[in-house]
Amino acid sequence: MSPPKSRPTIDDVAARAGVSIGTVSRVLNGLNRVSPETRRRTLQAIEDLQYQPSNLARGLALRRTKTIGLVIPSITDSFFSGFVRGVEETATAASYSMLVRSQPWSDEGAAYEQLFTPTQVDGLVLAAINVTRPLLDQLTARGVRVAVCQEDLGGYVPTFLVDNYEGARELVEHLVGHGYRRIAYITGSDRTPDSKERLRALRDVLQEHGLALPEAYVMPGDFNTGTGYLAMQALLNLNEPPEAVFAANDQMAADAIRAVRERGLQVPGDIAIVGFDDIALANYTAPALTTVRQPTYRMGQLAVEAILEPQSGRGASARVVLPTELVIRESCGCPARSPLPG
Amino acid sequence: MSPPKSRPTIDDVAARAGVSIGTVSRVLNGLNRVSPETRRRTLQAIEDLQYQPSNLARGLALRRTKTIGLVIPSITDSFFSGFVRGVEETATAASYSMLVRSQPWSDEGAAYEQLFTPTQVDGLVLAAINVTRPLLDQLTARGVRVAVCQEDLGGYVPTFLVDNYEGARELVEHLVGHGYRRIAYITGSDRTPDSKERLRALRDVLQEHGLALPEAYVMPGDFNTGTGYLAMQALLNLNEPPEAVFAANDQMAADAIRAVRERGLQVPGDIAIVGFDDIALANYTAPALTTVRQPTYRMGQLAVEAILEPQSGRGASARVVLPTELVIRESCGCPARSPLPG
DNA sequence: GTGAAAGCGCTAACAG
DNA sequence: CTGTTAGCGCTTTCAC
Repeated sequence: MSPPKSRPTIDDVAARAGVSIGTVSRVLNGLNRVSPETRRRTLQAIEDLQYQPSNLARGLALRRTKTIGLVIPSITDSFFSGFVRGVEETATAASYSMLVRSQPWSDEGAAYEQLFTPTQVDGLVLAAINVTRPLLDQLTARGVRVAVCQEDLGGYVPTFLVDNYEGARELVEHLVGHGYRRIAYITGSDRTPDSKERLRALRDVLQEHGLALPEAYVMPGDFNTGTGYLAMQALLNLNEPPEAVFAANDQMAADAIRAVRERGLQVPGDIAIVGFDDIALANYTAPALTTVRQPTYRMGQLAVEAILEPQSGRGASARVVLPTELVIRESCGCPARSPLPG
Repeated sequence: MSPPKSRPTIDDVAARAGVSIGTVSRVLNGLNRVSPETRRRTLQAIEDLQYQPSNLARGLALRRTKTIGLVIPSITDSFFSGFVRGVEETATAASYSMLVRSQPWSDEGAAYEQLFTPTQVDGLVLAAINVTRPLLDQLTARGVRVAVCQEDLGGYVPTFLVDNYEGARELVEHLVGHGYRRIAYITGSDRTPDSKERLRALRDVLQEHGLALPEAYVMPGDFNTGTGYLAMQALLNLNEPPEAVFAANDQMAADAIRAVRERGLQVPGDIAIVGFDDIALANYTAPALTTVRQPTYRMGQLAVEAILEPQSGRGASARVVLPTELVIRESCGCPARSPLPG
C-alpha cells in the first residue's frame, strides 16, 4: 500500500489560528491555561480544518498508544463471546482501542511473540493462551502490562480464573439429587486443567455419596464440535449405559444430545445430559441444557481493569478465582421453566 | 497509565553493532544491500538486545500503520462470526493487525466519527454500519481506504453485499415444492433492506404460483432474540395459521420453533419453519433449521483484499453481490440427513 | 500566557 | 556499501 494523502496537521491548525503549535497542543490537552481568546481561535481553526491529532505522533511522544491487545484462541468462539464483550466495553469506556489477534493453541506458542510489541499496545490481555515465562518477562520488562485469563501461568501477573471445581461440584450434586447413580463424563482437551478439575469434582462428589466412577464412564473428548457426539455413541454402546452424562462443555453436551436423540432415546427421560459454560446454544438444544455459567464478561472486564489500574491489582500480581453459577434448565430432568431464553 | 519502561531502540542496536542507525534500518528492511559482515554484526546486536522496532515510529515515518480497523454492530454476534474470521485471517496473512470496534446501529451514526482516524488504521472495514456520505468522503480524502459490507452506501466505495432476493427465492421455491400454500413471514428490522428484499422474494414467488400473502401473515420482528417467539405466537393465534413460516433470520426462526413446540405442536409436522443466515445455532435446533447460507467469510476476505489491493477493486468502487446457498435440513419437512453438523 | 526548540524512534534521501 | 541528516506530527520543558 502507498502512503495516504495529506491531512491537516497541528502546524496547519497553528498557522490558521495564528498561534504556535505548542499552544494548539495546550488547548488540545487542556492542562496548562490558555487565554480564552486564543483558545477560541484555536478551536475554530480545528473545527474549520476538521483536524484530528495523529495517534501515531502522539503515541511516539507520549510513549503510550491507548490501545490494548487481546490474544485469544478464537475471537469467534461462542464461549469467548461474553469475554470479548467485557474486554471491549471496558476498554472503550476508558477510551482505549482494542487490537485483536486469534491465536489457536499450540505447543510451541511462538507465533505471537512479535505481535503487539510495546508502543503498539499499552497492555495485553491473554485469554486461554499459554505463553512462556521468558516471553512474559520480556513483555513486562518493556513496560507492557499483561493480564492472563483462563490460564494459570503462576500468578506473577494478574490472573483471572474460574472456579471449575466448585462449579462442577454444584452441578454434580444436582445430578445426584435427581437420583442418578451412574454418571459418566466426557472430557475436554488436556491442554488446560479445566477438564481435569471438573472431573475431579465429579469423582469427589460421587465418592462422597458412595458412588463409583467406572473407568469406562470417562470418555475422551476435546471441547470441540463433533467429539461429544462420538463420545456419547460410545457411552450408549456400553453394556450398562450411564443414567446421566456430564460433558466438559456445552458444545459437546449439545452434540451428545443429538447422538441420544438419533438413537431414538429421550433426554432427559432415558438419559440426562449436562454441560458447562452456558453458551448461547445452551438455550436452544432440545431439551435446553442445564449447565454451569462462567462469568466471562466479568473476567474480561477485570482483566482490562487490571491493566488500566495496576494498583487495584495488588502489586500487579493478583490471582482471582471467580465463582460460577448453576443454571438449571431441562436436560437434567427438571421441568421446563421460562418460555424465553434466560 | 504511566509511560512504559525503556526498551532498546535502533540507536542501541547501532551502538552495539558499531554501525549507524541508517545501516540498522537497512538490514531491518533489507532493500538496499549491506555487506555480509555488517549485516551479521547488526543482526547479532538485534538478537542480543531482543530489539523490536517501534511500530509507532515506523508508522509515523512511513505514514502507514499496517493495521486495519473493523467496525461492526457486535463483534460477538454469531451471524458475524464467519465474517470476522474472514477479515482477521486475511489481514493477518498480509501482516496487518486488526483493530476492532463494536458499534451498535444508531440513527445518528455519530459515535465512531473520531475513531480509527488515519495514521491509526490504513483501512477500514465497515460492516452493517450506516455512515454518512460526508464522513465517508472525509475518510477517503484523508487516505483511509474503506470497504463496506452488508450495507449499500451508493457504491462509491468497494461494497460487498449478499443476494438476499435470489437466496430467499430459492428458499421459498423449496417451501412451495413441499406443497405448503399458506406461508407466513417474520420480518427483521427495517434499518437495512435485507428483510424487505427477502419479503419481496417471498411475495414474488407466491404470486408466481398463484398464492397469496395475506396481510396478517407478515409479522413484525427485529432480527433479535425474543421477537421470533412473540411473532410465532401471534401467528399461531390466527384463525387460519400458516403451514410454513419464513423467519427473516435464524435467530428468530429458532425462537419460533420454541414457540411452536411449547404449544405442543410439531415442527415440521404441524408447521414448517425456515430461517436465513445459517448461523451455528441452525444445526442444533430441533429440528435442525433449513436456511440460506450467507458467504460471510468470503465477504470479510474480499473486503480486506479490496483495502489491501485497491486496483483489484476496479477503481475502488466495485459493488459485488455474492450468491447465497440453500441449506436444507429438517425444519422444512425434508428427512434428516447427516448425523453431524454440516 | 505563549513561542521556540528539543526530542520520541524510525525511514529515506543524500553524500561520500 | 555506509554514515549523516532531515523530517513524520505531537508533547513538553524552558525562556520570555
